[in-house]
Amino acid sequence: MAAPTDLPTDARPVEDVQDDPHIEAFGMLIEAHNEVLHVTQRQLEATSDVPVAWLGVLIRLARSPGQRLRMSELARDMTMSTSGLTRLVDRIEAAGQVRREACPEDRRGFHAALTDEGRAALAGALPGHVADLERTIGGALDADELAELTRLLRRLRDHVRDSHPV
Amino acid sequence: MAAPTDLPTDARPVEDVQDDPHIEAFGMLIEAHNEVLHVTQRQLEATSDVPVAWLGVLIRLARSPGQRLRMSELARDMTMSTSGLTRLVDRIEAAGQVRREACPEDRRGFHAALTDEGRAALAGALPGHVADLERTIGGALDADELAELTRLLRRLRDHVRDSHPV
DNA sequence: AGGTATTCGTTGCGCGTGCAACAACTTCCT
DNA sequence: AGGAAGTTGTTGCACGCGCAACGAATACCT
Repeated sequence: MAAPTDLPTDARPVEDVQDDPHIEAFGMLIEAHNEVLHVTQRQLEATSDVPVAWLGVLIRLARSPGQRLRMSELARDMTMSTSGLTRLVDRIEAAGQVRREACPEDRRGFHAALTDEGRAALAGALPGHVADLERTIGGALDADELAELTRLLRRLRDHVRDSHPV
Repeated sequence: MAAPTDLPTDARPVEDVQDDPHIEAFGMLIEAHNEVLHVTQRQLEATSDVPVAWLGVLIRLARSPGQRLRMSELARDMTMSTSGLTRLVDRIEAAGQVRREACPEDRRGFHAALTDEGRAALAGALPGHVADLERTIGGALDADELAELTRLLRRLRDHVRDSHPV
């Protein structure tokens, strides 16, 4: 009686695979991601009017040399399609927090550049966001576990990235 | 010269927070999730016609007693809204892989129940999916790391869940 | 040089999702 | 019993994203 059901035994073979460690890890990755993202989203829109996705863009720009990034590079960093990023930057630009600037050495390309308004928005939203994450993530994991989690996720991400080049 | 930029120093304070370990972990969670999900999606639709989300539903139903689950419970397990789940089940039901059944002891409720066709679809898609995940995830992490990742993610998920009850 | 292939960013389109509002039903309270 | 409050699942609506196709510019190749 491996499984307590009252169903025909030819429905059983699937069950052998269901608790495969990879399936389990995959599920946890999705569930943890959704859970964390949803509450973070909510918390953030309670204390600020900057959506999480915008914050992702602003943070990446802020930490880049010249506080600007090529559109395509930003898309890769954000793990999203270039078309998705185009609209995202459209919205942030409409809010004045980012500016598109022609790329000097490649006339096809554009830089997304942080504006003063963007820096202000970031400075206004970031502390609250960090505090939220400290409660949400830091409340579940101690410093060592957090570091280990980050290491494993980065490893996973990198492996997928270079075994499936764009 | 903590940061190699040529910008006014009043843009600096943000940088102090940007490499906060929680921000970093949050970023990795999102990036690893997107990366893994996207390639898995692609691989799956190459060898099967079952979308990943469907597989999530089928797997959860298959491992549940009676191979059926209340809609609301399924929504919670899937980390999605009940309205999102309604449409998702609509689609899977239209494909004949799931059947809605009235709930005997609560006339508001419904069970989503796996059909034979659903079991067949699952049996057809699961082996390939597991093989994909073995290459994608197993290629990046050994068995111990995988177990540790799963443990940390589950912990994170659970903490978020019960510190933010529905 | 000149043509082909590739890359960059944008657009039309469709799809899947969450939110708010709703009707049907249950639970609780007095 | 009977009414208020909560729960369950569905719908209208809008939003954000990916895919495919496109024009523009660059890289390659002979």
